[in-house]
Amino acid sequence: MTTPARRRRSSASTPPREPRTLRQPLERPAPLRHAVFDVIAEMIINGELKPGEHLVENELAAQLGVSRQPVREALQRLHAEGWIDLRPALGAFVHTPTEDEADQLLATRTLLEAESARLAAKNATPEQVEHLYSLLNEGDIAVTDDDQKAMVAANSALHAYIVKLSGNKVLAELIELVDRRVRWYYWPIARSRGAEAWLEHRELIEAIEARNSRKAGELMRKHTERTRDSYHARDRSGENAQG
Amino acid sequence: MTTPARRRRSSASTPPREPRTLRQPLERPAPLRHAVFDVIAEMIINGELKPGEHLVENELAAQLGVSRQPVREALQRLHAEGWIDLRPALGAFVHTPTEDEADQLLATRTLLEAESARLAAKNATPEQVEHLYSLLNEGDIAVTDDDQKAMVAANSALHAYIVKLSGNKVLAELIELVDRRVRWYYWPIARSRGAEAWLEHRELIEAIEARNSRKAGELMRKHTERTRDSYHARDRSGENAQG
DNA sequence: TCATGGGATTTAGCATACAGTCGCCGAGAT
DNA sequence: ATCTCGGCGACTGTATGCTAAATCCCATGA
Repeated sequence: MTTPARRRRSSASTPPREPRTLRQPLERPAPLRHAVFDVIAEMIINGELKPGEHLVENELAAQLGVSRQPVREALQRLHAEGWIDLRPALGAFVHTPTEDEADQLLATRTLLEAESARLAAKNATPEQVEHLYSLLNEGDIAVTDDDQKAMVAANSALHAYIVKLSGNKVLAELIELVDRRVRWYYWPIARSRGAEAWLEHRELIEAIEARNSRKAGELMRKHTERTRDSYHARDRSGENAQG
Repeated sequence: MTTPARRRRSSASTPPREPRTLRQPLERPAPLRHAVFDVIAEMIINGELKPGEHLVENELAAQLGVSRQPVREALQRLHAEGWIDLRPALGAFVHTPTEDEADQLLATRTLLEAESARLAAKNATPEQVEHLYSLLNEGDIAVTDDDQKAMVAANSALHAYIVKLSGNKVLAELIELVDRRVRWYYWPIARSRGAEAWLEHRELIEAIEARNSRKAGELMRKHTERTRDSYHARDRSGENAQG
């Protein structure tokens, strides 16, 4: 295998000239597969593509104005992240979440989020706590305005920031994976849970501010656990509400 | 999008005939990309491909006797699972794990494995416990034979089975993801840890047998935590042992 | 009326071809 | 001698063509 791997031309002898203004690693042309991935994932989340539906490569490619190649690569990633099932020789089908799976997903999320909160409480600096409160404010505003979309966004932002504070990137990746799918299942009941959830958030942030990792983890656990409960409650009540 | 999705031909009127012996969804011809994925992952794990090395699609394709297409699809999945980094317009590079990342990976693994043990203790039937002991035996044999390969295999098998007993498939997927990479980093120190690890396993299984979920989780936590310690110990001692 | 078999259609899987981009390297200028 | 610029080679990103398999539909027979 070729290994160019950044062969420095003059070994350790060129400190004088700094690259002009190149702090960012320079934006690379985003491959089509990324855009395709995002579009399809979005279509799945918002219900445009329904569980069990067959994704035909040709149609997607035509619809998006690209060739099949980037579509296929996007499908690979969608499969790896659990959005679709890839049946050999048959193609891609939107994953159909079972009752058990949804529950397991929520249980796993609880575990991961609680850990992230615990770690966040250990590491958070005052400035970071400050930012947490500002995020909390944004959510409060969304709640008083009854702005669904903003509420979901604020929720994501707050959780994402707490995860970031945990300082564990591996954990962060897993949570992103799990949360995105949770949001998919959870979507229909976002409304009912939105308001009360924010009160719980405040308490959680206070625990983080107080560096009380044990309490923070526990609060987060209860917080996500309640989400799980409301999912199940919804489940039983609206079992056959939709055809 | 076409939605065949199993259009029943005679609506709700054919209960008598059961599909004969079709419990398994029928073995489909495994796509090349799977084989390619396995091969490359294996090459990374066993060190044939070194961190930072540039994976050239053409070379891989030629080497494996396939075209670039299945290789690219395999690379997508390798990227999604954290084995390689994909830099736009530059290609695929074997991921270089940092010190922090390894630690975070091990910490996350501890969290996940402990949970799986806790759940396993809640669910395990006597027959399943029986199987755990048989797995433990296989490992004991490998230890007394000082058979490295068998030890690693037995270790994987035991942990995998405990995960399975947890009944949480989402958790199982995440653990598979994390464990595989842990094994990659952990590979060099498998020997030093092998023997003592099995004693810990016995105690763990006894806890599961006793349905003591709290103790099982705690034992697993300590078990994986010790692995983490030995990783760090090795780290400090052999920092510059290899060029 | 139902089961069975064959053929046409659809579609995934794989291979190949083309084009754009990046990085290297040498020639010429300063 | 050092720096700059333009050409060249290599490799990725994307598109297209081909093949084989699976499904569906319809005709045929019990």
